[in-house]
Amino acid sequence: MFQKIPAQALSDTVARQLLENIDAGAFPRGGKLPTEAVLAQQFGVSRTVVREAIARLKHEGVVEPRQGSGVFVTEQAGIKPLRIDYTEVSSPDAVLQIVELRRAIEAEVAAQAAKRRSAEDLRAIDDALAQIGADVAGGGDGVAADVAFHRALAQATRNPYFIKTLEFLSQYLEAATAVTRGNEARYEDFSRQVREEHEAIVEAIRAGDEMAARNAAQTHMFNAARRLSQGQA
Amino acid sequence: MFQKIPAQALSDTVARQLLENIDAGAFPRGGKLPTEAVLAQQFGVSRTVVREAIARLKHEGVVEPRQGSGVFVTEQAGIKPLRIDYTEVSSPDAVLQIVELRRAIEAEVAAQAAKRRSAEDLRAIDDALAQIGADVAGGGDGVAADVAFHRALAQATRNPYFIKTLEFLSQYLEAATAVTRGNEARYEDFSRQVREEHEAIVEAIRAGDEMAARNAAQTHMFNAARRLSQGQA
DNA sequence: CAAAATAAATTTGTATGATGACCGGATAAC
DNA sequence: GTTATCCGGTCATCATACAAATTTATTTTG
Repeated sequence: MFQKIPAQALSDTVARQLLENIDAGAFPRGGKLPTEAVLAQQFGVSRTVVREAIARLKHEGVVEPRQGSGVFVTEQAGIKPLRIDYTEVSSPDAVLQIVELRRAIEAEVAAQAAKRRSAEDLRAIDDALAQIGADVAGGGDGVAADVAFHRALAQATRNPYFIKTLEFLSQYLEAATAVTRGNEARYEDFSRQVREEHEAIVEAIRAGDEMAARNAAQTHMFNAARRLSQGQA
Repeated sequence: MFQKIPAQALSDTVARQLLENIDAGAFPRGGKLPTEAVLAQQFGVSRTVVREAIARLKHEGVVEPRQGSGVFVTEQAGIKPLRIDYTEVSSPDAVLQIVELRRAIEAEVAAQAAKRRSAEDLRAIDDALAQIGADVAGGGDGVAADVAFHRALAQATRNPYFIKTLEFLSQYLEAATAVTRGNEARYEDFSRQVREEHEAIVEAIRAGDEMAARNAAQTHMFNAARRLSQGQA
């Protein structure tokens, strides 16, 4: 059933083979894997290696070891998280592509925020916007406040996955954003333009104008991409 | 006496503490962690536990152990992948929220596809559309072909992150989609309506009409959400 | 002295055995 | 029949030992 291991990266190999067998349906969902001892014997490795492999699958959410009982295959065994290799993102092209993805989401966020925002949401958004101004006026770069602003928008949609996804994407964009904001030469212009774009979004949301909010957010992201290219050039 | 807290596994605790310390900057990027033996002593656990914790961090891409040398902190140590807990998604609300997120992306995908599609892309899209029809005519549910269709759209944008993200989201929607398609009573109506919506998207992309493509995709996703709710009711 | 070859020490990878904690079913006690 | 206890199986952790790879120190050699 299992093939012997070529002596290299043992735990990786075991984890991969186990995962393949699970995906192939060799072990039913909710079912129990062979015991560590049996797997170790079948793979021809020590229990240590098997345990490390299982620990990885556990962290991936594929299996769930229960002390005293056994190792069980979880129901969502196939689900894989979304990860982007950090090295890719050093390329300017990749950054722009990620901005493009973010634009799609920010536009929908603005539209849904316009539709669903409560008075409280609106107050939080206004506060965040004011904070950006305060930070920039105080000599800061306003990056943190900018993030908080967009987070407030996402919060108003009542959809937690918007927040999660945007936070995920901003991991890759933070460095790039810092570069842009650090461009001292055009800083004043940028700052004013960014503020106007932000205000346009907020006004549309305040008015509950879905379409206008979507357009304002798209414009903002489009310009953000342009600013990024210029800042990095 | 009182309820015992389900004692968290030691390796989990160690992994969490290590990650916190790395994020806090206690160990510089590219630097070396203390040896397994030292960590074991400092944490007051066995080397086995430390090794499992490190194995997890390694799989997360936070550290990179090198035999004979030590365990090094990788550059992208702060990056966290996007993962959605499968248990959340069992809730109908969560499914609709994910569809909402997908709608944002599909709309932008359609728009960018309209702008950038090559003749070859267009052919692939047409083929995928035809395949759906063939599958449904042959008695299949067409789910796989539907996925391929949307993938072909994403391919035409030349943006790999659209593809990645949609594939990630569809992991959570596949089960729900199957439920919808399995609704035999309304199957014929749904099938016709879905086909018309697909064709509207393709026609807009063929014409290179960005706005029309965006609207068609939004409509398609909006209706998909409605079909989902009805199918699950 | 300098450089290369060799040896030693360090560190991770793997193997092995033992013990404790926990679960599930079987058995015994009432 | 119900409850309590025991027992085998299993994972979690520990301790130790050795192998493999790397780094550092030492010796040899020209």
